[in-house]
Amino acid sequence: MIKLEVKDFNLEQTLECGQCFRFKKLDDLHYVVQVMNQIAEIKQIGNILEIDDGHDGDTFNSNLFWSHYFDLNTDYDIIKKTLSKDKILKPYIEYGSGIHILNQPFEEVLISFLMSINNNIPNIKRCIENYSRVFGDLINFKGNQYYSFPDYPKIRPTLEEIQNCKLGFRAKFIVDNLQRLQNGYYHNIELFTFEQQYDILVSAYGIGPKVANCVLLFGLHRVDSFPIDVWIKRKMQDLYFDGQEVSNKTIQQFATNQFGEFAGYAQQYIFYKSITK
DNA sequence: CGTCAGGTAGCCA
DNA sequence: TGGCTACCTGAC
Repeated sequence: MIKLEVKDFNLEQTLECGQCFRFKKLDDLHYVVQVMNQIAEIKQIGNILEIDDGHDGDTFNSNLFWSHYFDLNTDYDIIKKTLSKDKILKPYIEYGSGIHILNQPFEEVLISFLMSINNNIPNIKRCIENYSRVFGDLINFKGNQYYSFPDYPKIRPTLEEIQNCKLGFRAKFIVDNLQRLQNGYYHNIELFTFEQQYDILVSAYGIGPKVANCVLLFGLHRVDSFPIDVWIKRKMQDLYFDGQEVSNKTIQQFATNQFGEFAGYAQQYIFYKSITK
């Protein structure tokens, strides 16, 4: 068990703001969180994060891993102060003031958000569970059984096997992108520019503007990307366009101008309040 | 039953 | 570009 000191951080907000799917609430402020083959029971007491990931006695650097995952070394005070100059956004920042943008593994984000296409959150979670149960490794943790997120070099599922995970029409997208992961299509993607990364993503089968921006924001930590889904579209229209119907392109350009390098954070603040209130 | 859910591909003008 | 529709699946 390790303890990490946190600032401008709220575990519940960070997990529930829609950026990740593999967590389960045990009780108030007490969660089980999974990342690839890692699992931890985590609870926040004030500004202390208590993390039990079962690594006592081995060489795994829990401190480094979870500090990075929860993005604890970024100064969110500056981000919030800068974005709060926008008075329309300010109440959204206050409402989700403990949100951090996680540093999630690329492949987990890629596959998870392909599963999110025209889907709802409970079913997205179920899709990921099915996929992990079929292709992942069994993990015994604190008396319960879990499954790791499948590691792409190790698995080469067929379309039929993927379809057994109840992924519906998304199965063909998953198969195609698993092949891309295996054949090096995404190799070193983290080294490219934002525009290059975007082009690589939207050129892949099943990835459009929304999923590409989610992968950029959550899987490549491009915090200037601004994914537009139906919720964000409605909310942006209400907040900044007098309720008028405008195109995604218009919203995209507006977000870049208005929020700049912090557009991704703005998106999360708006999204979190929109889905919880 | 129909509709809808954190979109995208395919097709058409 | 922009508009349209089908799409797996599960929940109302």
